[in-house]
Amino acid sequence: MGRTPCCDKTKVKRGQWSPEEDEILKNYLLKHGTTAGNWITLPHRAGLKRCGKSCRLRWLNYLRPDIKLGNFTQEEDNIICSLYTQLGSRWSVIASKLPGRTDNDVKNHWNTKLKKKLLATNANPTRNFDDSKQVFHSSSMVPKEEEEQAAYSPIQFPFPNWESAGVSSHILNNNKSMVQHDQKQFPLPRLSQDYSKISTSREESMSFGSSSVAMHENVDLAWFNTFEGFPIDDEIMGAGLWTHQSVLEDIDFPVTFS
DNA sequence: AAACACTCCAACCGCGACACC
DNA sequence: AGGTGTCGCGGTTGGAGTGTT
Repeated sequence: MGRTPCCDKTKVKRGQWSPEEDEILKNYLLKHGTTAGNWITLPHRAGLKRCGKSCRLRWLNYLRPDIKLGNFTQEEDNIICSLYTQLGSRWSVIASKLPGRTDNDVKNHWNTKLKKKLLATNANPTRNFDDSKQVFHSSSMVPKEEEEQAAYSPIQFPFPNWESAGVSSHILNNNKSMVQHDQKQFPLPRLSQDYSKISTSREESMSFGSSSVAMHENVDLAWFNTFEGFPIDDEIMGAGLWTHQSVLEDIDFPVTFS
């Protein structure tokens, strides 16, 4: 006894949607909306030989008017990496922070592009410091040959020097649980590595003068303050406590040394 | 030019959550 | 409380397109 299928697979069309089918579905939904009836009966009502789930997916991922097509921007990449660090593969939540992007879109982009970038970076963590400009980048383009050599390289937690940087233990513990959860699926994403690098480079950075040290501390505290006082799930799932801007304030390098 | 390898993304699938009866 | 129907999610796959040999 398996699960009852949502429709008779032998009587519905599958595979790529034709422009005609797109037109029928789009016209129907623009006229009647998505709330008049349910998705299961929609194909019949609209005159389509498709599974209701297929119609829903086609509408949500491709046809609805507010969809954003085209390449992901650097800003969007940063947000995805940051949220993946904290949430793991909760694509719908991540996508909700990117107007016009769908969970499928974000998931595909992660699997085909960002994951490889992060793997490459983890294999070579010093890659992202641009010595000529003394700038940290929040993500990097990695030459193909380096991507190919990339290997799994989990990061130790807690990062050295976090506690000495004045980070309270309960915040460290919160982050630890997030990182551990995440590493079941994937080695620690790059962004946290950047933060660890900033923290661990404290002594080294002294040579740049006191203002650079102050900047480092500000970056650390801005990052941890984001989490202090409320669990990440409440924060992300709650009533818009994270805005586009607040995410960027946390993650939007470059940080320039004085 | 052909064969093969690889990348990317649209679409499918199964499952858990939820609403309703 | 339990059964049923539907929705929404995340993992996976098929195949078109592109690159390489």
